[in-house]
Amino acid sequence: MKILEVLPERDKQSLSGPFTYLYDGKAPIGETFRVMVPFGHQKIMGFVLSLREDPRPLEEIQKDYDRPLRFIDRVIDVEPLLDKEAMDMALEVSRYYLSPLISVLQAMLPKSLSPRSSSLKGPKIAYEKWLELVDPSEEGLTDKQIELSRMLVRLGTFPCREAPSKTAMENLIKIGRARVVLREKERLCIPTAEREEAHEMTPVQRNAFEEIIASDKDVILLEGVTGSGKTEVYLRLSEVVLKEGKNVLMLVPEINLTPVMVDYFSRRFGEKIAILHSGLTPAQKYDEYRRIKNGGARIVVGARSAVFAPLSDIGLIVIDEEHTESYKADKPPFYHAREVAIIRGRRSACKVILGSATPSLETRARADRGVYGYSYMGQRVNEQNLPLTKIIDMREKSERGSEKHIFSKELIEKLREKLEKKEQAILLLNRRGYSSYIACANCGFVYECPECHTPLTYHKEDRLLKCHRCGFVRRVESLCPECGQPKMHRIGYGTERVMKEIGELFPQARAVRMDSDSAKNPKSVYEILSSFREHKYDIMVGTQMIAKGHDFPLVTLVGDVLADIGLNLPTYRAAERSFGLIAQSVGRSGRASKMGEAYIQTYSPNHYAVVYGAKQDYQGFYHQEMANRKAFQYPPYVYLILLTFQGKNEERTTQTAMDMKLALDQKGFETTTVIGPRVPFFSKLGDVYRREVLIKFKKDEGLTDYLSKTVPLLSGKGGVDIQIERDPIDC
DNA sequence: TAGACCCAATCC
DNA sequence: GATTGGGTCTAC
Repeated sequence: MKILEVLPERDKQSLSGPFTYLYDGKAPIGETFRVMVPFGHQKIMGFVLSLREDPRPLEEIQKDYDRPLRFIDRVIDVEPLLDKEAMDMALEVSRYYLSPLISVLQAMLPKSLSPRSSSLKGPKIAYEKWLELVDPSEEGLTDKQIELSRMLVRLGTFPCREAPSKTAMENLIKIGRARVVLREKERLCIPTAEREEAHEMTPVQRNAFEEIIASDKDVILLEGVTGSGKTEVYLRLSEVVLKEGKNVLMLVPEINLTPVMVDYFSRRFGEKIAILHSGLTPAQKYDEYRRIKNGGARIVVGARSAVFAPLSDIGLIVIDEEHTESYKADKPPFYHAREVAIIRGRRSACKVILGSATPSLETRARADRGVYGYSYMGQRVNEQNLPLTKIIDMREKSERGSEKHIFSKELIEKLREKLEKKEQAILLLNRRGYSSYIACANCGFVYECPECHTPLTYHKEDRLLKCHRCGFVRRVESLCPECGQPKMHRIGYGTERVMKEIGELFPQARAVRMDSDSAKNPKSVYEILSSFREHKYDIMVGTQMIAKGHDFPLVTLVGDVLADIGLNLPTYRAAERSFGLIAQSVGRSGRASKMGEAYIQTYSPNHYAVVYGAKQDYQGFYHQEMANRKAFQYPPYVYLILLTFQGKNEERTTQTAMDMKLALDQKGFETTTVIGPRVPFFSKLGDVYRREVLIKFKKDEGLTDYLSKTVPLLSGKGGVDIQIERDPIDC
């Protein structure tokens, strides 16, 4: 009889511990196999954590347990899903993030292999028929058959569908000169570029490269101003690692940036790269996952989830634009790819390079303290000057140009000038839709999302109100649903509105909008960006999507339409986000020979995030923001753990949160402060009330141990669920 | 008083 | 997360 310790597929703190099952079947089984198990009144998927053989009769075994053990229903896998290395990493990630191990495993594995019931419906391996040579003799063959036979001699094997003649092929098979074999078919087509020799590194690049090679630190921050050519350094480091026979994991912040990076690596190393990100279909992801696992790729490029790629012998991990918030998962286990990369780097004893022009404060502070190595690239490759920037105080009536107060006189004038000179402009506004919300001027009614209880954004394109959080959609009525008056007004504005204003001010200009509404998939993003680059448009209006990484040689003007958006959001990172967005967008201007200009419109012209952002002065911003973080005790001065309590009963939800806070206070951890219970930004989702407790700590004096023991016991009691998020970024 | 509806406990 | 069973509410 085998005794199995099984993790149930449910991602709940209260179900995070293993459940014990019995198995005495014939099918082979082992650690990291998936099994179907009876669970209460259901059949669910389970993951075998460990197992042991017990020779005693069932009745004897049963005596060791205080409830009757049940038999598993069936074994799903025929081989282990994970090797020891991967499993150990999953365990470490789960421990660090105080998150159920099952949720880490679910994040690591592609749909078809994931420990969840829905994986049974995931894609299977696709096969394709290939023709293989058995006997090269040409005796008695027709000319067509000889052609085919020689083709096989030359190529060894090729897909049957590529055979020039179907009948010749069938006959060759019939007489035993060739045969058909099934081969796995890959459903992702990755273009391999022509190999190109590397050009000389600039002195700045060479210096960074050498510093990193010589460094004795495992994690190194590579800080380089925009356009300093960090990618070349990544490539050179990869070259060294690949020559040593090791493999490279390259992470990029968004899916849209993978093709460019794949292209760089492919050209430099002339070999097939593997890609992993959430934009692939489940089938493509599955194929790539298996190819990497089988050693079919030495370089993996991907977004957040690629940090779990089943790549062995890793010699280098690069996180490009390490400050980017999309590296942080917004659902359990809430992992940050950068931190997982560091964990993984330590386990693989390889260097981890964190690249950025504007490092996250956490990273930069660690570099300052010598925890991480540090290398700085302060000069752009082609030695261009930084753009001329101007902050426009929109509080001044005299500055406002159009009646609607969206554009200042100066920005309108500049746009006109650029249009005349046939140069391009980018207008950034980090808000989608037409107006921020719709309110009744008579009674103050505002359309809200019934699910999230936040104002709905009006989209004129489809004349609908949309919730930007959950996607809820509804129609607009001309009369107020509350008081019946025809006084509904649109308040605030978004990218759609900017497009409309541009159309009115410059009817002759060709403008294009780029946000997640107008560019729904990576392909349309690419199309818009490349047609803009080819000057098929004069002006591009967009959200933060356009501020990142892209190079547009003809752009000489960037207008930040309203830099205040995001500045007052209720998160300790508001300033860092705003600074980054402003600095990045400014950096889009004047990338080629022409001098760039940037205009930043704001109602907070003296805010340090705006002032330093406009100057792209990271140093200045860093020092000021560090002072603030210290004063208000936020990272990197403390670590954060956010506990979210959710329940249908408001009182009990608050009570559970309060109990938790008191229990934590009672423990008397010296460097730990517990804030709350407080009402989160999304105070109620659907019919679920939410409360949160924020824990700040400098040293882990048993806090995480305590939480990982207590929360699973407490969670679910009284209908209140507890969620743990380590290193939250939205609070 | 049956059935609808809600809620919290349980899952090995 | 899904199911269940016990509690209460409700309509006849």
